[in-house]
Amino acid sequence: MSPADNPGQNHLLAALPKAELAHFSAYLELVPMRLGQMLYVPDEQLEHAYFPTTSIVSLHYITESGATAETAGVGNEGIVGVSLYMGGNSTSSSAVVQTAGSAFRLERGRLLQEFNRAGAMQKLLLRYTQALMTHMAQTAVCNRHHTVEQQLCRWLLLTLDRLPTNELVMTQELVAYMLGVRREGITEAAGNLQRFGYISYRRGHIAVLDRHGLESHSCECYEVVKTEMKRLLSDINLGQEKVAPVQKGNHS
Amino acid sequence: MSPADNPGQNHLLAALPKAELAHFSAYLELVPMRLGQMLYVPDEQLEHAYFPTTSIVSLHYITESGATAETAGVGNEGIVGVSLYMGGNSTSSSAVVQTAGSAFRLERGRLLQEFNRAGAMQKLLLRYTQALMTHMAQTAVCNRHHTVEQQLCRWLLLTLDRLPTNELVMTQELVAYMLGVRREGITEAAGNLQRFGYISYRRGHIAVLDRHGLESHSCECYEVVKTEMKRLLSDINLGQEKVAPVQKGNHS
DNA sequence: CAGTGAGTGTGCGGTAGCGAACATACGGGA
DNA sequence: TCCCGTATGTTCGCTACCGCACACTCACTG
Repeated sequence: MSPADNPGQNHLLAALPKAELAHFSAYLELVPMRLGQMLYVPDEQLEHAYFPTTSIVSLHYITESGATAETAGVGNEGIVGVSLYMGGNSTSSSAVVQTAGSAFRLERGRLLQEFNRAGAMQKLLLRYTQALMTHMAQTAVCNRHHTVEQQLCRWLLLTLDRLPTNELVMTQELVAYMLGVRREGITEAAGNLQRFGYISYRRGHIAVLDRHGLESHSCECYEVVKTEMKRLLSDINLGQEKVAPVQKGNHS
Repeated sequence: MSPADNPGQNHLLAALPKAELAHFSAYLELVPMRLGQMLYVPDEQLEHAYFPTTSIVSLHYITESGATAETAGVGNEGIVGVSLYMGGNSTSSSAVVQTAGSAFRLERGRLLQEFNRAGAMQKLLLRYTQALMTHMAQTAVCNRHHTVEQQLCRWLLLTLDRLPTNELVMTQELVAYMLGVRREGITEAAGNLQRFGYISYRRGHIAVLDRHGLESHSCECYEVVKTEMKRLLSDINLGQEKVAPVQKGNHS
């Protein structure tokens, strides 16, 4: 948790007009996100939504036989807990911290209150949800048609976009868990990518050296998800001035 | 298009309080849905939302190389055109009529007007969207981990739930297109299911004989999607009396 | 009621990914 | 600095699915 943590680090919060953010910024609680922490489990009532700043959260489903598959990831571009305002209050999937860091937490009631004002916050959250659906749909397609190597490229790129550095703290075992494939499959794919000079890794650390290389090696899915996220959240007209993207201290 | 077509055949419309439905029922336009008809194509502005009654619509993505994969299906339980009220107005996927029949069509503007009243319609549409996300997420998982035979069972069951009869008018080629697998794969799987006595088929027609058989042969994904859809849309408290589920003629 | 085209059955080699077992070596902690 | 746990590398047989090719046959059309 860096001392510079502030709501502006989360793109959704940053996109809000200052006046709207002020409605609830006092209730935003900065919390540490520990690697492996379960934010919610299937069918359990959610009590908080999370706006990641430096952390990344993986949404995934665990089958009866114990197999896993990530359906989407959430970083500083989004919010964890969509079902709070969509009305379900729970989902059939789990949310687990994939990259340690921080997030701002907001109580269910406060979130709903702000959502129901039908202002910029609502507009923004619905747009984000639409982007998340695109992500999920593309994951389905990718799982059907693309190789593990292509999927690894996609996943690395999506993760990288949410981090300030070019290095992921992540074992191959964990990556395999996310993608829902064997660890050996990741070892092989990562070995190839390293041979190409796109990445370099040592125990538990993966550094991206050649972004363009990864992009050219990835399937189209990365580009589709990224483009759609940008389209939905950048062209948005929320009315007024926004909170500065970087700012010292937080509003509480 | 049967003479008995009425808004109550669509579960979303049926769940609305009469007073709310009256706001826009005059603008609901009953339209025929022809097999193969494209309701929308990627990145194109949508002008209408569709509430299927007897038709089924498949949401799918077509890759650069021409491969396809269904991400979710929509029948009389839902609405086609979620991105209208979510704010994007378009998606990266296509929507195509998988089973011919009818649907009620509503203009973009009218839908938004009703959505923005922040009444039962909004609540209902958001809940449905949440259910649709579950469907997409489960499709992603299913594509990763389950066999073609299991997926065929899931798909048959989900389709059957939206039809009044136990017979699908559908070639194996088309099913393969939906699931994003080879036609031969469907031939083999369908042959097995027929041998088990679960289904019987002749050119372009598939009849389900033993629902429980299919369920036991399917992966868990069917049950997850169905249960979540039920949870999200049945427990919902919309306030007032609802439109009768079956009713003669429509409100226009 | 014959002809034909679309829908279905089947077989082939090839490959990606699985599951299991085991070898190797890095690198943080004592 | 050594040690050991954990991360990574490698192999093997196996299976599901792919892509292609081609045979068969049902059910509409004329």
